[in-house]
Amino acid sequence: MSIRLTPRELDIMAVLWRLGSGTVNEVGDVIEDDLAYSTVLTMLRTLEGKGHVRHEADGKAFRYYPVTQPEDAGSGALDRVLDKIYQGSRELLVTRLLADEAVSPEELRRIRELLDERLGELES
Amino acid sequence: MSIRLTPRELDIMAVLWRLGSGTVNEVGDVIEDDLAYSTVLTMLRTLEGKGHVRHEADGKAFRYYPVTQPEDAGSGALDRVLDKIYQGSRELLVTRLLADEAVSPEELRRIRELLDERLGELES
DNA sequence: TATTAGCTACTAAAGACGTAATAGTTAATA
DNA sequence: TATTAACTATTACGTCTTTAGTAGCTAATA
Repeated sequence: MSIRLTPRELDIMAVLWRLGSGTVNEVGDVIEDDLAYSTVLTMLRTLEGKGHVRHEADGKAFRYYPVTQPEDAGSGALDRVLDKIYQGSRELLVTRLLADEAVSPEELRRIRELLDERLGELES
Repeated sequence: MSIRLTPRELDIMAVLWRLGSGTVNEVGDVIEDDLAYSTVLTMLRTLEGKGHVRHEADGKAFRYYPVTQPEDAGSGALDRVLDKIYQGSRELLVTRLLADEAVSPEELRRIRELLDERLGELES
């Protein structure tokens, strides 16, 4: 079974992945919604219980570190989207992903290079 | 706010998207887990309450049709994955998506063509 | 030493989710 | 007409998710 994070858990993990680590207050500050300190703490403790984060003392406070990495959570989430919504079609998914106006030509080129590399490997 | 479906709701919508429509029994048959008839019915009614499906009579039974389409649910789900897990990097997401061994060269080529088209549009 | 600031631990609780039993309805059929 | 089969409607309920109040601890400080 692949790792499944609840929406709120994902919010918190995203902060930790971005910052590398965080205290309860640091995480709370970054999260968009105004959550009580104790709420964030509870979430982090829940995540710790599930083995997704760990903590160590940092002065008076605890500093939390991600244990589960984006890839771990990502492949599951992505597979699910791919499967259920795009019916397994990576093309369709990529199409939608790049349909967004905001994608820059540079980004598109870099992605194309990525593909070329991958194709080169396969042909050699 | 973008559309958010729970995992189970997504399972059911996926069936409806695939089949085009379905009765309670048809949906239940396709879903992997063995769910009681009444469970599937409840889910469909919930989805109807949220406006994601509608139904019409089909003989004795009701036939359910998707109202919410894959794109509607997809962009939200994909954006969320992109945002939270891949920190907004489409490259990173595509890399992971194509890292899978199972991706065929044909599929890769088709995706590259897609990119070329897109780039062509931008440059003209 | 008494107080305060800044934390963590504990406890509670509302609401969403998922599952299903059972009651009710309708149309075919024996 | 009485019975049965195939559905839908109603209702319940355990678990998970989220949120947060409050108690307790510790170190600085007035």
